[in-house]
Amino acid sequence: MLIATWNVNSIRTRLTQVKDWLEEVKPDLLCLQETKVDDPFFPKTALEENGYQVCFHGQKSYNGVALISRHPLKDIRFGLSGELPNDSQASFFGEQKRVISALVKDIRVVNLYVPNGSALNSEKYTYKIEWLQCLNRYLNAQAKRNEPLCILGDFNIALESRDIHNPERLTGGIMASEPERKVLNSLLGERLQDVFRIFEPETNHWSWWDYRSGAWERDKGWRIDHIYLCEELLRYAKGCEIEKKIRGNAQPSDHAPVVLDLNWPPMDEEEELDTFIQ
DNA sequence: ATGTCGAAATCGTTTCGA
Repeated sequence: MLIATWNVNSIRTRLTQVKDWLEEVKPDLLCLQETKVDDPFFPKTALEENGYQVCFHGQKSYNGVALISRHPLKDIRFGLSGELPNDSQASFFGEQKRVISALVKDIRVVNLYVPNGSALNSEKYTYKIEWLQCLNRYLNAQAKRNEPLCILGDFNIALESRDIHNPERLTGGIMASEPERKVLNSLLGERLQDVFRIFEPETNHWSWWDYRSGAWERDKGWRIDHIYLCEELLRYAKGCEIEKKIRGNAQPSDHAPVVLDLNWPPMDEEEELDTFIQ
């Protein structure tokens, strides 16, 4: 089972690229961020033509998330208040459309577009920190459901030096500052692990390259798009890769897709043995 | 080197966010 995340920076502008990529890779689930479109204008039919069902939670110009799935999407939830009902803080953060979640093959998938924060001295940075604290409460509430959990998306945070091309210069700045790293690490806790790092310990693996300053041509990127798995799911992970070549498309998004290969639903022992023998 | 994108309004150029 392939589960992917991709910040497309406008679904309408990237529609052909998304459809081509679905055709090429055939992921079971594609989680999109920055769709930048109000729900009535989401290109639903165009994606259904590829054999997918879709659900989305968007707004004009900014933000917006969507799930594109070959399997039934069950118990779809929108925003942080989807898990924290009648919660004024969650409702406040729900004004920006950044969270959509569903059960896919019994996995609770939570697709996130974490606020960028703009700059350390910006009100948007405060918003980012408080949004993450609210996400922490959301995940605490979610934990009570006892569903196998996968949270993924554009986190707008590089957690470690190996996740940025120039840690000496960039550490401490936006997307690499101590407070945002601390709050993300704290909400992940012991319950969620960055599956990419199970397979790839080295630096120089990026998921985002700024449009500016020739960042792509010079390979000056950041790894800010993440897939986190709960302990129960982690043992079924077969691989996790960044589709770097997609950033090289004509008129690309500034992000590349990240794809998790999960052996799910788990094979029984007999099947596993058969596969091993082959 | 805040150098480029995408979207919307202030509309055919400027602004905001990233």
